[in-house]
Amino acid sequence: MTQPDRPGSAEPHPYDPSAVERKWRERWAAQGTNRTDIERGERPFYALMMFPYPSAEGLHVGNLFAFTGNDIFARFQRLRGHSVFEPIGFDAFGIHSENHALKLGVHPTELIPRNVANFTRQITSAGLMVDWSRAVDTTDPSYYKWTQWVFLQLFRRGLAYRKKAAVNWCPNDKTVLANEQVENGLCERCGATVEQRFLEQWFFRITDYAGRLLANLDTLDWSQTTKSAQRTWIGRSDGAEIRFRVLDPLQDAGSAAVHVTSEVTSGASEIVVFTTRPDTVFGATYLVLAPEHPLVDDVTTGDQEPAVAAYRKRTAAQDLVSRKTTRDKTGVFTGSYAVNPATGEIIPVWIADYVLMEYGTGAIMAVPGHDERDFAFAREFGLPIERVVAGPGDGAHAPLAEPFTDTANARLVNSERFDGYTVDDAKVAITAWLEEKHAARAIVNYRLHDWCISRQRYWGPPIPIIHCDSCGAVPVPEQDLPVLLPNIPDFRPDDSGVSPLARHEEWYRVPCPACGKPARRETDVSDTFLDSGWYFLRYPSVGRDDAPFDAAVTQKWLPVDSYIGGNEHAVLHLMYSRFLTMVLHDAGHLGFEEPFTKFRAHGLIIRDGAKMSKSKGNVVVPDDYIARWGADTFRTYLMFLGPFEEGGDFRDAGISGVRRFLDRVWASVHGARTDGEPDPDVVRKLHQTIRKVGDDIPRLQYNTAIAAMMEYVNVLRRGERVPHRSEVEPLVPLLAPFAPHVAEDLWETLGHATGVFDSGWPEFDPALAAGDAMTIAVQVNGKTRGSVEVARDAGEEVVAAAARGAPAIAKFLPASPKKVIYVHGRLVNFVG
RNA sequence: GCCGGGGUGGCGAAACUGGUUAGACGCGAGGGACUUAAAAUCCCUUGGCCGAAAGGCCAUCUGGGUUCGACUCCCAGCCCCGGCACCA
Repeated sequence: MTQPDRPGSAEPHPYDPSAVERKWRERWAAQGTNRTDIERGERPFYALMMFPYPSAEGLHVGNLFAFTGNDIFARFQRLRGHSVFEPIGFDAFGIHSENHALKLGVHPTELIPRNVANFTRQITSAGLMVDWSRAVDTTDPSYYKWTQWVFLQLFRRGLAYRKKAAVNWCPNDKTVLANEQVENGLCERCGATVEQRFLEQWFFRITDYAGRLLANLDTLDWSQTTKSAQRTWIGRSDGAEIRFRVLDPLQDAGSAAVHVTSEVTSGASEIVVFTTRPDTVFGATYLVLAPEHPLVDDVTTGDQEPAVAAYRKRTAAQDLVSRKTTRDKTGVFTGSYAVNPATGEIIPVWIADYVLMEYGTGAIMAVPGHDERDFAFAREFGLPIERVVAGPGDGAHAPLAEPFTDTANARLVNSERFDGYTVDDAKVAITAWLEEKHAARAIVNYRLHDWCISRQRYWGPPIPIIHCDSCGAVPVPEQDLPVLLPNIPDFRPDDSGVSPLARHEEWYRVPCPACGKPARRETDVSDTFLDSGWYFLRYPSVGRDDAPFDAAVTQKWLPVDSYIGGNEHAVLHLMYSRFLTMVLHDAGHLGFEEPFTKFRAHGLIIRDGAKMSKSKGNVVVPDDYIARWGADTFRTYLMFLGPFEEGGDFRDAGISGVRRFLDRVWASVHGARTDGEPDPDVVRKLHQTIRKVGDDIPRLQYNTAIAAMMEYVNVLRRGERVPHRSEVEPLVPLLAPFAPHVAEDLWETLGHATGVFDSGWPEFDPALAAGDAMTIAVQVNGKTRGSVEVARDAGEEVVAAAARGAPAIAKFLPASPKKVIYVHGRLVNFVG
């Protein structure tokens, strides 16, 4: 335990981080320093960081880097007089935890608390200003009760529905994966090749919100990279739906050059396609349906049936991802023809796997002249390729050796009355023209898909639905929540595609809440992203058992003022959180529809140029560093590595410099003198430093803030100088966000009774920072040749005269400069 | 391929809206002081080339351009990192 010695005492003891940090950890805990007064706190500021998944390996530097970045901003806001709320929790449900439990052969209910305890210890030792009284654990029934409640809100509003869908099935994890969890055909977490399966799944209708999710982005103060990732993911496309009449061979027989030899099986009368290029409709020479398209049976003629059936079977067996990555074109003619509504020409209808059922209408008009994919397909199958758009140099019949996809300076050709139109004009005009003929309508499509929340696994909140033969899917009444996850020993998933819960009749057999007849519980659990999609709403209201979040408290603390996290969650967690917030807003539960006013993505900490991973064996565990150097040094070092939003390469070299800096701050405070007056030059530097640090922290430019403090300490101690107490005192709160323990201790040493974080941010005096002289660079012909010192209020003439008079400059000066450029306070340039 | 971000000393990096001899701050390296010695600490030097020095020249991925002045702006290209990608 350190004994504060008075400033100026002859033999200051050296800085001992472990003693200082232990002392303040204990004192903060005992005094509740980090607890937030949720009800009465003034100027509330909610500083959120992405909560971790409590892995068995413990917290790694990547986590700590992010947390520290948030903690610094949070502590800074507190110093500026805000009541700051910096909560933490554990995202402990999900495949991650479950797989790990399976591997160790330990039940997750045993494993998770162990990991949480370890994380808690690590976070505490890192000195984060976390309010532990409001920690959240997604696996706690008092939390997932409300996760289930959120599901019910969506269900009520018709935003949760069940459908049988082709899904990505991971044969290794034995579960369904969201599209986002598949990377290049492989399972994002285990690397197994993903297969296609058809299962009944619960979906959230996030696509209903696509337009709002996109439009609101413009109003958010978020990292550009994150916003642009979301824009791409939502993928808005403006275009048109165009209807193509399908020829009825009986009616149209003999009417055209169609040789219909077979009977049609049914009366599919039209095919609707989606296109972003309605301007090219005159060049549509065939149609393609997705193999899964519901009209395929209707349009397939008898003689084509075997080929179509074989092709569809083949497609169905293929995994969803290799289908999307293979560029080779395959397909089969259905035997039917349709009429191009623009040209009146009769064109064939094909099926091909390059058309996807889940996008647009699952059908396209193929314009091989102006689309890469259609061109490749037409080449493969000998279908006609026509030019309807020409570049400035091309004639209307210039042959197409490759698709012409430029639209910038292009004009329409071979498109009757639309010839000569620009692409943009033609899009509008042709859509309007077809619209009149009831053959088209302008429409917006989104790439975003509905969110599949079903997981056929054990370790998640059961979806609160009861299936009844008479009543259908009945929501569990709110007063019956939570639907507890039963503690079953055989939680291992199997290949059946149903959840382990489905093996427990005693659990799933329940009476229907509506009619009382025997019914069965839904046995799927929900996606982890549902747990994390609303946790920020819960934090301020932790402890409330009668509501997910308290109205007044939520009103006061939300939306989140500052959210810091990794960009790997740019399109999943952040999109889902926004969506759920919008839904809860629409349902009248929230007064805002965007949860995070400001979001900043932190950079990645890499090691030896590579992302840290267990397989590479380059993971850095913070514990050893904290033990060796102290948490304050380690925190400050992590932030000194590089710009927070860019991350950096972790290496041991360099940490000693930060430690030396803290040693020198320690020595400066403990050795400060109180006699005499502070040095005005030092005081000027001090105020420049206060400004710099105060400007840099809100911009998360922590590395330069630290550099500024180091510079100041160099000035303080230059030439074995002994600093004055008043020069050193304001440095302590500046340092406090970065190195909170040592700052507290030094503050106490300086004789303060209250903690440093309740003492306010030092005041910055612009007059003191400026001083009364200024240095002006002197250039001749744009080349800097020296500088002159002049009074701060000197005008151009005075500066120019001083510059001319400076001996070092005279020899470069032309006899009579043609021009003199003066930039106030910066430079004077003589141009000869 | 498309959309972001980025290329500056031996290394991590600075440089406000084009303006103080580019490289702050830190690491590393070299030299010195203290010490019997080492560690720690403190002081000095440290982009490259030429030069005894004074000083000069060259340097922010490459090549052009705008400007009195460019790491910063414009055009063309190369490389690295991240996201998206048969989405019609």
